[in-house]
Amino acid sequence: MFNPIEGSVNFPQQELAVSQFWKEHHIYETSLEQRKGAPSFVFYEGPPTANGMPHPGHCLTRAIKDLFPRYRTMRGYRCERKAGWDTHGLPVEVEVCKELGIHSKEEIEAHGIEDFIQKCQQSVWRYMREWERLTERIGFWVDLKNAYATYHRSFVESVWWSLKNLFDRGLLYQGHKIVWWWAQGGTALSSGEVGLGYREVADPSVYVKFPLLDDAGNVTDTSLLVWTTTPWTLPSNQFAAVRPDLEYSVLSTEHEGKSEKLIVATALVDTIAAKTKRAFVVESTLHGRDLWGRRYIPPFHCYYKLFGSKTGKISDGRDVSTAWRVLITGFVTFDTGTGIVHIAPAYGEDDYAELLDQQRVFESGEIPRLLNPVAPNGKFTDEGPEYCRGRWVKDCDRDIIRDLKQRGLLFHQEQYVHEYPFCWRAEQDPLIQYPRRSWFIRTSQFKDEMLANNAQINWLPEHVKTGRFGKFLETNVDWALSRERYWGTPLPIWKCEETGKMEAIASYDELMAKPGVAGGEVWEAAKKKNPELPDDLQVHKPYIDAVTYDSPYAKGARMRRVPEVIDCWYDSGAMPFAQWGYRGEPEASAPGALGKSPLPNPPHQGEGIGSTAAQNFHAQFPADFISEAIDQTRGWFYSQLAISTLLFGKEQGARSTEKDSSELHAPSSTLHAPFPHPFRNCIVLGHMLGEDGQKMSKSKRNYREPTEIFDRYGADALRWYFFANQPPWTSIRYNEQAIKDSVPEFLLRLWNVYSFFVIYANIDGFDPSKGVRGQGSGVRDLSSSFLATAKSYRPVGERSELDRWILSELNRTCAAVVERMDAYDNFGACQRISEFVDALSNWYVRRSRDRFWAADKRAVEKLDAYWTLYEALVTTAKLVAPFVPFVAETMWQNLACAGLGAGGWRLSVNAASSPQAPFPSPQESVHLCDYPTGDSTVVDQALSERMNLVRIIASLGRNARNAATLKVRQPLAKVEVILADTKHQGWLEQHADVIKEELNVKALDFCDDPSLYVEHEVVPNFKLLGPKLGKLLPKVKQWLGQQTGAELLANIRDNGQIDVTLDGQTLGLTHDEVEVRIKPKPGWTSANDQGVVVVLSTALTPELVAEGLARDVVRLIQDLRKDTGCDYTDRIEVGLVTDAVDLAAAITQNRDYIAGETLASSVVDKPIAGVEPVQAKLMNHDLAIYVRVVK
RNA sequence: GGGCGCGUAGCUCAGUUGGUUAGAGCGCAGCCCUGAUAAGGCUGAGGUCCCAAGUUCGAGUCUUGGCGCGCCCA
Repeated sequence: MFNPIEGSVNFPQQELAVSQFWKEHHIYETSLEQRKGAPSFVFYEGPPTANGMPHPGHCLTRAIKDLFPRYRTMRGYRCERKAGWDTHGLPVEVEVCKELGIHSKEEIEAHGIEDFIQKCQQSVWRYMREWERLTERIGFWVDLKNAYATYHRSFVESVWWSLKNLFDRGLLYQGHKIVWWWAQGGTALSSGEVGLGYREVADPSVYVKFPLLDDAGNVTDTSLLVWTTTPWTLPSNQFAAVRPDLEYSVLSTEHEGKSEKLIVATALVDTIAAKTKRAFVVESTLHGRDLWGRRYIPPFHCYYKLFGSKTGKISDGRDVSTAWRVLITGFVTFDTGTGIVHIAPAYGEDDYAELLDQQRVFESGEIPRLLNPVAPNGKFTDEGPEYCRGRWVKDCDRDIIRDLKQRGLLFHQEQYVHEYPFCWRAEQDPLIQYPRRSWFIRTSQFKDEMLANNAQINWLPEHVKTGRFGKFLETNVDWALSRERYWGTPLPIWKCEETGKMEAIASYDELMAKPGVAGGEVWEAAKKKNPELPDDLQVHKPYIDAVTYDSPYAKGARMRRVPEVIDCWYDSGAMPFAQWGYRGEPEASAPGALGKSPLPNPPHQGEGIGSTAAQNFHAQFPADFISEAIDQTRGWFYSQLAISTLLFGKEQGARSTEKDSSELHAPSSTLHAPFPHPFRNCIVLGHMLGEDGQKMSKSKRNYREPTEIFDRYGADALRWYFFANQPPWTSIRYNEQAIKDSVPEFLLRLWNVYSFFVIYANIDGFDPSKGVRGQGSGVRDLSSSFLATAKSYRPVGERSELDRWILSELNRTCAAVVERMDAYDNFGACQRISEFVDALSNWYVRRSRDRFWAADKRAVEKLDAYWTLYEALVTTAKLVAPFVPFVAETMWQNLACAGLGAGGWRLSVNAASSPQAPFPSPQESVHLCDYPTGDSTVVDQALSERMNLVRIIASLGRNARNAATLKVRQPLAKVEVILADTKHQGWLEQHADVIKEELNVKALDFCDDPSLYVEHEVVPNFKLLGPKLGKLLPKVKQWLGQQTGAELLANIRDNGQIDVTLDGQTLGLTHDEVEVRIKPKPGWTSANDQGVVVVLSTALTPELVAEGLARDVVRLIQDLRKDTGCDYTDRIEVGLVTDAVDLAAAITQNRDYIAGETLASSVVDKPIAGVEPVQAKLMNHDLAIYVRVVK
């Protein structure tokens, strides 16, 4: 007996029960245990940050991350799924600042770094509960207990190990970088963070004159006209740049009575004239290169006084001034401005690159230096104009403009609306570009290696490989690693306070072993004060900063840590090894691994998979599968690839070229992995947008909280919507309706079939476990071979065509799904599953209902139907398990566990260990089963085609009925079918019953003379004839169109080919080279599709009408049975009373039929005593119906 | 400004190496079925496949150029 199914299914509620069951019975753990020794399928969890609430977009990532591991596990792999959390970085600091009501670095330091860091550590788990709940609720199986976190000591030390490796190989160096600087916060923002904060703003846009000097150094009457939207950068102007190949014009113009001359790009003269409403006269033209080396007076004199006369010797021996000179560059554009660019190297990346170039040009004498009159807090220093000092740069724009105007240097001023970045967390703070000293990793040296590794990765969609990701690698620049912040992995470099020489440290123990080490007591004291302090903080600021030791480079000097922490993207990219705390230890079995003696297992290892970090790492690298959204291209996808390539690729013999980096040490050990690319397959997900097509945003409320979705529709509905509606890389709009729809479209349809089975199997006492005596493989999975040991199980070959067909479809589907899923195509797989469930529901069950209703419980046909549907459902449960794990489990528990007599979930577990069990119990969970891969011996391709044809014919017949407004209850005399291709006609003739029944017709004829109803049309088979005939093809098509179809067909029949004569050429078209189409002649109630035409005979005889009436009566009685609450099996007495002669006759003629259909023991033509009749109307005749249940 | 992607029915999306009649679901309209029933099914209307040019016997599909949108980067 199966557990009866409640009237209306509540998926969300059911899912909670399933979730509970998995937890209580440790199904995930068992699924791993069961695959002990099996080949690994390696999955990496890209660490999310738990300091924000998860939204539907995260559901997609978590769903797809679950799908493939679940699938692979069922396919026989062992798939560890170690969870992880990204915990470092600015967002965490910003959250804490908000909490503390502070903003800037000064304020953080005033607050106290120690307390700040402790708060950061606490804050990273703020939303962990929500994340874990979401993870569990959506059915993402992942080991949360042994999750790695990037702030854990073992993780940090593993990162240190890798950085020391890079440092020792000269791959880590210090340089300058123009960064997007958040002055109020005192920090640089990563490009990703900058991208988050672009906003449209109106900035002042000024056209400023730079008066040119002549060779003797005297001021001329001609000025360069330059344009800028950041007036505050003008005091640090160092050069003006033009493009060499472009034409510039010398213009003369009148202004306030004075005439002046200006130089601008010729292409922009009209635009500027229109903008400024000034009349220009072109005096002369010249090329940009003619302006090379011309000196000018800068708009501000702060530095001019100091350096205005400084010169140096360049390579050709000339003396040129170090600043305020015209340069030639390529990056000048002509869409805005004047074609002459103001260069302030301190405040622009391109500008700074220009300065570096200039510095290289000088061979002796003075060289250009970087002019920067702005302090890191964004305020002018004493080097700036007097009225600007101590003021925020953007606030000075107005005064600077006024000053320029007063001095006659301002030519024009307006507002300019453009996109400008603001701090993404402090939205009122504009960012500025600003020079900072920074640590870099020499990734650009490894470009080719990274590209080679990239080539090994299977990207989905494919275009990422050479597109977004490949292009990004090709333009690789060195990774700016350091951050001048607090909450991050400290850069493990200690610097000699005397000599400036540096060395990298790979672990805390190594540090503490240094000679003369001191400062460890700061941590000890903190720990003593608060024993609850997590030990992980020992390797963080400020404690680690306190640790110093004797310098090996200068006697008496101390080594102190540099202040920076690192980019948290490095943490995430180091996760393949850092999640295990791996620090270069060799793994005995790993070939080619070098290194020091193994270190003890670091803390936070938990009960991971292996016994040592090295074993774990070697066993779990590289990943077979990862998946994240497209925004991770430059994030986690890149950081993993870059780090793996530098660390595990071939030695590059890279040498430092930076002057200030320390001496080279012997490189520490590295693993030369055969696959230095860290992942083999990567599904790049599209972004999920809000319902309005905008980015999902809390304030816009354009999406629903995940928990609400789960409560309303369930996790399976959401998962199915993700997997089955589009390929995963499509960016989709959050579409609640579509999530809702996935319930009736798929889940409910499957559920109804399952529910149908359970209802009737219980009525008939169908018990699949009865008589089953299986042993050996496949028993626990309830494989076909196991089921076949049951007494009542007939070999598939002996069953009806319908049974054979659905089992063929089932196995065909399994094979196709496996093929798709192995190619990481969940969308294709879902389509196949959908089609199968549709076939099962709308054809197999529909066509089998009679057998399930048959009175004889032991009829072989009936048992065949049960066995067939049972096997189909059990297999489908396994098939859909990775996709919709909850409903699959519910089905399995009832069909396999309860149904096999074990009496429920818990009991089935006990049965497994009980030696008395007649056969080993079924798998405790569907997720412990092997995935069905399809049995090709059960697949019958021809049957599949034929059944498809039957379905088409039935559909066309209904269409024809529809067109003639003849309802299906009205029987018709015959239906005629005309086939374009008669291949399957013989088979169809033998299976006329199905069609007759579907269409409620008395006879099915295949038309002898199709020309009565249809016309044949012969068209070329373009695919075959295209390459063969080329330009002749359209003529052949035309010619065929002009012939009579019947004649052409006769030709083929008689000669095996059609002879075509065109342009004096004769061609023979074979049967394959043409396609015969048919279309119905006008005036027929018919329908056609795919080479089939169905014609219905619409003539009605009195007998047919009577039968139709009888069916109506049955219909009414059935309704009454339901209304009176009859049980499915109740017998009734029926009385039918009518004055209408026709109706009475129809009832009399069909009395047996009516009785049979309605389970009536008697049908009489008089009232039944004591029963209230129900009055009905049929074809305008009154009918009184009396129904009484027979007790 | 550059790179990448997208643009197909009212909406959300498919569309396999180019093959001549472009599909699904929802929505809308009409109908059917009735012991899976607070389900199910059928049919219909609805398309300039963003625009233009090119390649080809043949283009939703390939190429180029526009237009629009998104993402990433300047």
